[in-house]
Amino acid sequence: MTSYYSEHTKVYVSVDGIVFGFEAGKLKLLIGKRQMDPGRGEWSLYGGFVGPQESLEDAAHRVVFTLTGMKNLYMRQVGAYGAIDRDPGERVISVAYCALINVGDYDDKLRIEHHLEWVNVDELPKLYSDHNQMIKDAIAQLRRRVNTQPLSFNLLPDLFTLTQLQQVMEAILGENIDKRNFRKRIKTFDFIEKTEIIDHTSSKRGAALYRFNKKVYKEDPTFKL
Amino acid sequence: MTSYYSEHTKVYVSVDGIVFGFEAGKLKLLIGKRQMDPGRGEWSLYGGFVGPQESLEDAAHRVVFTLTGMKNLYMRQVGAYGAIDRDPGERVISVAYCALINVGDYDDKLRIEHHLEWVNVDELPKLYSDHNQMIKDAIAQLRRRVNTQPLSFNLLPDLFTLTQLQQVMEAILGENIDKRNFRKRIKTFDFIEKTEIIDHTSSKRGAALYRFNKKVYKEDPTFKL
DNA sequence: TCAAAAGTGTTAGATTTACACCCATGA
DNA sequence: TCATGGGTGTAAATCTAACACTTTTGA
Repeated sequence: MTSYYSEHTKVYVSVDGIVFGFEAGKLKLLIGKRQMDPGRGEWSLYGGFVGPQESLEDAAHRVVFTLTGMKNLYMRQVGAYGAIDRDPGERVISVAYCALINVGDYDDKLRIEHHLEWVNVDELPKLYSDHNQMIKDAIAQLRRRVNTQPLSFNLLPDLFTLTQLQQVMEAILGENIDKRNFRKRIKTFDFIEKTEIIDHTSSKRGAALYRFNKKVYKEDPTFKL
Repeated sequence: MTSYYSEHTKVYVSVDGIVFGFEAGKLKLLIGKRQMDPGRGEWSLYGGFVGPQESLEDAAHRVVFTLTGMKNLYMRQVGAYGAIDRDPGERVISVAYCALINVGDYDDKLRIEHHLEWVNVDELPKLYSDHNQMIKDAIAQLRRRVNTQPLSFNLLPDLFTLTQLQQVMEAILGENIDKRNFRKRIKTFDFIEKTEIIDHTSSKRGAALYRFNKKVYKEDPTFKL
């Protein structure tokens, strides 16, 4: 075994999963009470240490898969957090990843099993370590991207109404959007396709269901608010 | 000493410094030939391992200070890079930081001492490890931010002409900007102040020098292209 | 006197914003 | 029949983009 860097020190590296979902018109995220020391009982993101044969991305996917049972999710790195004493146990550098899931696909058994709760993003408690900062950064990142990248669809079922899509964007941006202007803009995007299917669950009259066409989007990724 | 996490593995964590400068109308960055194994002789960013008593930010500042002798620079985290075999020596996770400096303040002795060169960002050679990717990500980040944050001033002297400012933005964006539209927009920003001083080095006629007023900016950070 | 960079306004087109009512349906 | 959410268009204001000539001065 080579040892080019043996005069240097190694540190623990972990990943933390920031899992967002959309439910009842609100942006929520999965947090739980820590089941281990240090910090047992504190609200916390779910995380895990990066193994020796695991890339950061692999570790993040593993952590989020453990939490959600889901793969091929939208996932993005939020950033690396490296204050010396950020973890009360030992020196740990952590890399936060944000994932977006459709709550409808989520198996609630996993939530119970890992003692997790869906908490509204603007009603978060004080969290373990610097997790509040990570979440703040993740939300800021979502806000910057929501109008230039097709994020929102990851928080919705394959078929969704325009009202749902609008609510997702409003929840991310934290502000209201004018309905007529919103729908006018959506019509200019070829990759948001109206289907013949009518949803009757959300209103008496029924609302047309739309779908995000990934192929069309890849051919012409024009997406500007 | 506590050992909460002793069943887990530690890894080497390094920081890499992406130091941008602006010279002769071009965006450049400081790279050098590696002076150590593995990868000796390859073009590379300058980096350093994160010490046990050092935050990521501290390590990044140390590395950039070693390179430039400068403190209080504009510095931002670009991201964490964690592929298993990204470093040919051993497993190293690296966090890239981008710094912007005014080349006029740079002491060239440090450049020589560390065997560094200023290289035009669109004439970069193949670099060690994943450093090309880091740079690509850093430039993308600059492009996203240059119209919404006061980045450009960090690449210029305290007093600068509007032509210089325009050239910096053009170099970052990689596209030309219309001079009249540019100057019209600049006039709408209170935090870019015209001085009475005329610079005669860049033209026979002389050009008015401007300065970035940080205080005014903090009071009203409105900056939209 | 001429080369080289500084400086300056207008207009057409595109985009954004504000705004209010009718529709279809199940309860 | 009425309460609920779905769906639609227009006009004013703002912003963006295109465009060319005059000024100053050192060489």
